[in-house]
Amino acid sequence: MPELPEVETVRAGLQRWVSGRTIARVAVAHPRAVRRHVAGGPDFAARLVDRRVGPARRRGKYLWLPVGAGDTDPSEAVLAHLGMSGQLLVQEPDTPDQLHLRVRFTFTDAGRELRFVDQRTFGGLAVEPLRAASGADLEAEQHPGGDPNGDPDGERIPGVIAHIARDPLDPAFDDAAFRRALARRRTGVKRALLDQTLVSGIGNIYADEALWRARLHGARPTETLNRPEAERLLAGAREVMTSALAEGGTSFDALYVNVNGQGGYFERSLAVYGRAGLPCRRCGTPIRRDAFMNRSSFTCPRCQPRPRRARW
DNA sequence: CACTCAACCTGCCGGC
DNA sequence: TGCCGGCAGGTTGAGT
Repeated sequence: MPELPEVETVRAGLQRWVSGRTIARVAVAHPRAVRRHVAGGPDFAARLVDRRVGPARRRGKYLWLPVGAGDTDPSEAVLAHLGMSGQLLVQEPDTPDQLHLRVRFTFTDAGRELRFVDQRTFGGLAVEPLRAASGADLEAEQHPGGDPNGDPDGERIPGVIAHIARDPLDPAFDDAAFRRALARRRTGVKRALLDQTLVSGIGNIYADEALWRARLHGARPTETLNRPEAERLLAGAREVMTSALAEGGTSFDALYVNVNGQGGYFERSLAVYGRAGLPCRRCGTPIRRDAFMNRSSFTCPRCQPRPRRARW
């Protein structure tokens, strides 16, 4: 469900309400929510007791909370992915349990709990070791102030998400490398935008919105994009995600919420997504919906002409 | 190696 | 009212 703006909104909430606190107890209510934690639910819960939570971090749509013991530097983290319907909520202990409450964290200060609630259980949590920065990350560290999440200790990310690319709002994102990757690919532009190993944080909503802003059709073969077109695409993605972030993300229903249970307001700013039949905000032509990879794609047929050699 | 697509879940909505 | 198909913001891993 959530894409970069929604996940980043949640990350900021975790930073504010959870970082710096010490975990007292963890209760796993549904094993599927921790299926990625290979050692199982009891181990997941046991190894978090008495651990202090560090700064909330994010890579693409993944979130993690480093957890340390005593004064030692955190060597592992609670890694979270919200999937399609996951929520991380900070709530008073006397709040009634949600129907789809999967994991509950209580803290030594006896204050608000952290709850992982997930209707469809595509999301999940795991305790994962933090790995030292990769080559690409080391390159980024040579530029002071280039760390997107403000961690002064440099990049350490969970090894299991090392394949996830940086997102377009990350100062260390390499535009030229992204353009070269597009040129090498033999797929459609929208597929490439959704490929989290090429560029992260973009999902079905913001892919369509970025393409509309760039006046490009998602079925364009990636290698046919010229440099201005590729730059427009990145600019479009950055603009739409920055705007959405400022509005607290997109909420079609009560499924996407921040840690305080509130939805964002970006839905009303969407140009194409979910607007089939409604007029294009630029030219008035009715927006068109097409089936794409068992989901939907929304385009303006006039602003985004379908290529002769379509790839999707 | 590059690429595609079914599968993993629950709930809601519209049509019959 | 109820049943059924279609659809929903994502990722992985098996298969081509």
